[in-house]
Parts: sequence; structure tokens; C-alpha cells
Amino acid sequence: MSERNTYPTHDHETDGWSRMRPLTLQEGVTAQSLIYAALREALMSGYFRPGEEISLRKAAHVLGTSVTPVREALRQLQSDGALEVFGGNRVLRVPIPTEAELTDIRDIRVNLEGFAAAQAVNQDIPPQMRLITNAYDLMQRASDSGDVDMYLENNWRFHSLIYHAAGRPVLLSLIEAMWVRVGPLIRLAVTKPLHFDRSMDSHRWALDALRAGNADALRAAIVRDITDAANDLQQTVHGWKTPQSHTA
Amino acid sequence: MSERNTYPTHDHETDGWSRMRPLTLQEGVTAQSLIYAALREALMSGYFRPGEEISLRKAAHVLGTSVTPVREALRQLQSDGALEVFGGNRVLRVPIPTEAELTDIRDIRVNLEGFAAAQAVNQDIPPQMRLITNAYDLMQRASDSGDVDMYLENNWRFHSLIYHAAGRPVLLSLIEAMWVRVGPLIRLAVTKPLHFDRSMDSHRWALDALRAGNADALRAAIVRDITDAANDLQQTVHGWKTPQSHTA
DNA sequence: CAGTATAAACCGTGATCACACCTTACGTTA
DNA sequence: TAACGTAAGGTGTGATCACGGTTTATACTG
Repeated sequence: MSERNTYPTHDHETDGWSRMRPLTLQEGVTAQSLIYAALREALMSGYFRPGEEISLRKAAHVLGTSVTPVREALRQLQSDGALEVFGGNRVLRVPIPTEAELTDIRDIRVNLEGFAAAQAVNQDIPPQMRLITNAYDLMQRASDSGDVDMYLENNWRFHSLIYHAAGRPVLLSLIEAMWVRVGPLIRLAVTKPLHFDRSMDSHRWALDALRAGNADALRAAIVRDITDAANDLQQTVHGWKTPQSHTA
Repeated sequence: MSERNTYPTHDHETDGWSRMRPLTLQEGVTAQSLIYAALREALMSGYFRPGEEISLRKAAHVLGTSVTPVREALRQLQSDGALEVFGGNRVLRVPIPTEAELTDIRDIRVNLEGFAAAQAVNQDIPPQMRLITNAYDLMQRASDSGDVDMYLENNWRFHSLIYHAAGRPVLLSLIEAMWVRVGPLIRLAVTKPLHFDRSMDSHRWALDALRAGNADALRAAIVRDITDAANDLQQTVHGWKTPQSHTA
């Protein structure tokens, strides 16, 4: 009998597959790529609980396909670090990051997203500015009404639009990979007190810096947002110990 | 007839599979993971020519397996950006990075590897110091004798040992992913005049900074090494135009 | 009732096959 | 001789099956 995982879920004990629909395959698109994209987005949106185990046959049954394309999609996600092998056996599950991994991911995000943000102001942002402002407004509305789904969606859209403006595809893919890793946890972190307020402060500063074309200020705002979120994540997953215990 | 790729090869027109041997599968290890590891290392070592097309059935035949595990390994490498789909058809090939992608990768490496190096000096390096020095010596020997294989192997070992000392697994995996992308090109770049000399200068500075425990100097040495290598890569792949360099 | 042995269900893995698509080669025709 | 059309070979894709292993459920025994 191995230690079965029980991890606090945000909702009632729902399966991550409950929101999944059978595939509607179109011409020229492989089933595998659709499954990969769907699962990736579901992980980023926090629809799968950390520690939740993923079964090939169950997934194939829900999606209405055979195990073959599912297997490839899951293997791909495993390669991204979005899924991990559980024990000595070969069961795939949604990762539960260790404390060290969370600070690792936080510092990587600070480097990559800070760099991407600084690069973004060197390009022309005006064409994207309307979309970014729109995402900010929707995020503010969601924050006021407590709509977690709407908040998370526009939070990602807000950041993604800025990083996309940097015009660096490889960099963007690495940033997305980090978001997929923390995706399953974010939904648990946003319920932290003052999370919305602090986060929206950073976002407003970022928006102002973007309008002013101030790269350093934008980077600082992004870094603050990442750091605050990382603190909430650490506290949610590994109790109230602060990661850096350098009590001088 | 679609535009078949012909890319300059370092050696005689050899297949990337010529160095591959049939799998010897052991207990508890999947064939897929062995294939993935073998192909990954072969790509990092530059055994596959940029633009070389990878066939599922040919790979399965060489490795002595069926297409199933090969397919998963290739899909994983595609997810890593180590392979890409060629045209409208679904042929996988070793990527030929565009000029923009190369500067993208260069700047990501500057950020991630510079950060990892700086973090490494905060840990205790002495236990690893002997291995690092050994890799440096072997690299110097390879540089003198012009042994490209030996040089590339110990070049990676040298960098890898430093980054490994940072104690950050996620960061290390991202760095490795970048090395896999440039792996097929490096063998073409080291033949550039003065490449060995410039690179070994940087490595010596890095080693001195490591011994002195100087994080800033180490980072500077690593950044210089990356920048120099990126210049040689750009010239090799996309002629002599130097990319715009804006520092982080 | 507790503990254990046995059987059923489920897991991922890898091999094999049919399918649709594309490229290439060869033979036929104008 | 040149152009066209057809056939053969090769491609990735996805479904299905057999296998070894583990987990879970059931029934039997003390």
C-alpha cells in the first residue's frame, strides 16, 4: 500500500476531467496536438488538482479516442515538467512542487519575465496597448466580484500580451512552461487574503510603466508581482515558513 | 516537389544514425526513455546535421524497436524544441534556427546561465572543484590537439558542473534545453578562427573567479563565453551580419 | 471479527496493422 | 523527345491487442 495522495481542493472533490469534452477533430490537426493543448490549458487554468493522478485509459475514454494520442500528449507534458511520475511505478500525476522547486521557479520567472518585460518596451506597444488595458480592466472587475476564473484568465492574458510584445518566441515558450508548472497551484493561492489587492497594485504599476515606456519600472512591477505570488504559493503549499530564512 | 534541404555538414555526408547502436534494454527502464536520452545526447553532441530529417521507421529499425517508443521520444524532443516539423507535411527534422531565434536563445542563456553561475558561488563548490578543474584541463588539451569531440564533451561538462552546483534542478533543465537547441550548430562554430582561444580565455577567467568566489566575475566570464559563441554561430549559419546586441 | 490468500480490475508499455497522404520513379502517350 | 499519368514506396497517425506488473476488491480461513 503506497501513500495515496490527498491534497486540498478548491472546490468539491471534482475530477479534472469533469470539464473535458470529447474531441472534435478537424482537418489537418492531429488528435495528439488537440489533447496536448487542451490538457495544457486545463493545467494552466488550475482545473487539475495538484497530486491528481492521470490515467491513460480514463483520459482516452473521456476524450473519445484511443490511448495512443493521449500517451504522446502526456509524455510531452511530462517533458515540460507539467506532469511527473509518481512513485517507483509509472503513474503520471500533477506535480506537487517542493519548497526548493518553488523558489527555483520563482527566480527563473524573475529573470525571464523581467527580461521579456524590459524587451517589450523597446518594441512598439501601442497596437497591443488596447488589448492589455482591456485585460487589466477585466481583471479589475473580476477582482472586485471575486470571479476567480475570470481573474486567472485575464491575469495570464495581461502578462502574456506584454511578453508577446517582446517578439521572442523561444523566451515566450519558456515563460509559458513555468506558468504551466505553477498553474495547478495558483487557484489555491488567489484565495489568500490581500492577494487580489497586492497583485492589482503591481499590475497598475506595470500598466503605468508601459504607458511611460519605462523599462526599469515595468521590470520592477513584474518582479514584485511574481515575488508576491510566490510567497502566497509557498504559504499555501508548504505552510507559513518563509522560503528565505536569512534572519540577519 | 518541395524544397529539399541541403545544409553544410562538418564531415563527410554521414547520417546521424551511423553512431547509433541497437538498444540494450535493462530492467525497470523503458525503451522510450533510453531512446529519448540517446537522441538528446546525440543532438547535443552535434552528431545530427541541422536540417536532417528524422524518420520514425528508420530510427526504429536502427534502434531495433518498433515505432511506438520512437514516436514518443521524438515527440518529446519536439516539445523541447530539439526537433521541429518541417513543412506542411509532418516530417520531423533537426531545426535550423533563424537569426532571431539565435539571438533569442543567446539572451536567454545570458540570463539563465549567468544567474546559475552567480548562484553557484553561494554554495560550497570545493567538492566539485576538482572535477571542474579536470574538465578545464581536458578542454585545454583538446583545444591544443584540435580534438573537437573531446572539446565539446568537456566544454559541456565544465559548464554543467558549475550550473549543477547552483542546486536548482528546474533551472538546470532549462539550460540543458537551450544547449540541445544549439548542439547541432556548435560543431560547425568551433571551426571558426580563434574560437578555441577566445573560449578558453573565458573559461580560464571563469575558473579564476570560481576559485576567488567572485560571483560577478564568474557571471561576466560566462556571459562573454556565451556571447562569443553566439557570434560564431550567427556567422556560421546566417553569414557575417552581426546581430544587434542590447545587453540585459 | 481480524487477518490473509486469491481473484478480478486496472495500470503503462510496446508491437502490429490499416489508413490517408505525399513523394518519387517509371512507363505510356502525344 | 518531352509531358503526362500511374503505380510503387515511404511518411506519420491512430486503433487494437498481448504482456507483465501493481493495486484493489472479494472470499476464505483462523
